Amino acid sequence: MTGKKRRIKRMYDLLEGYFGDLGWWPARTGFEVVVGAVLTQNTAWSNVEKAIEALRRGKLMEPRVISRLESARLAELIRPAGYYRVKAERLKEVSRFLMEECGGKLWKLKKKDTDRLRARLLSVKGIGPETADSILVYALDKPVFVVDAYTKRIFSRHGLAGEKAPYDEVRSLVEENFPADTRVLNQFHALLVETGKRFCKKKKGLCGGCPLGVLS
DNA sequence: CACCAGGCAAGTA
DNA sequence: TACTTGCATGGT
Repeated sequence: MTGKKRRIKRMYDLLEGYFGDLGWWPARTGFEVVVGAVLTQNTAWSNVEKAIEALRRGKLMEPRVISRLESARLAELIRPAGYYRVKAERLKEVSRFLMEECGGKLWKLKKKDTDRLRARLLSVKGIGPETADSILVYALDKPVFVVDAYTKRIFSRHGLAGEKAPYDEVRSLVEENFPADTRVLNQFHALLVETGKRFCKKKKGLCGGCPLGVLS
């Protein structure tokens, strides 16, 4: 069972050797991480960028502003990100949450307890486990591991988890077999997503050129 | 043309 | 608890 520990570390080392330090989550502020995390739900990042750019141009990238913005107007601005009516409400929900929780100052949340913060985030409509964990690690520097579709695909493909393993199972697998270090967990998720985008597009089997090759 | 993308909530059995 | 469906744009 602890063979997995070494295999996970080997996976990390191979990916880091290939990609180097990704210094991930392209965002200018903590709040932009939150917005991006919601907008990228089941959506290509290239589409999210257009929506984020529209909000920047309108000088709207602040919790207080978004929380009060008219839904129809917000929806039009984020249209390229898809599911735009649903996501407009989600952005308002999380912005209201942030105003209430810390007056819109995300840095104030950094010293709060991770597990309780996670539970509070999950109680916001539109914030599920992946979105919550993305916010925790990329906006608040918390040592959590983000599981996404690529992570599940790659882990399952390499026999580290079941094909339909639930979110929290994969999450604990890594968190219990990897250092609780924000920087490294941040990097690991980034590496897996970049690997997925580049080498794991196919529905089945291992993919040519992948730095992971066939892990033993 | 079909399929996919850095999910989530709500409904049903 | 474990499926199923709606949500929508833009790229390959």
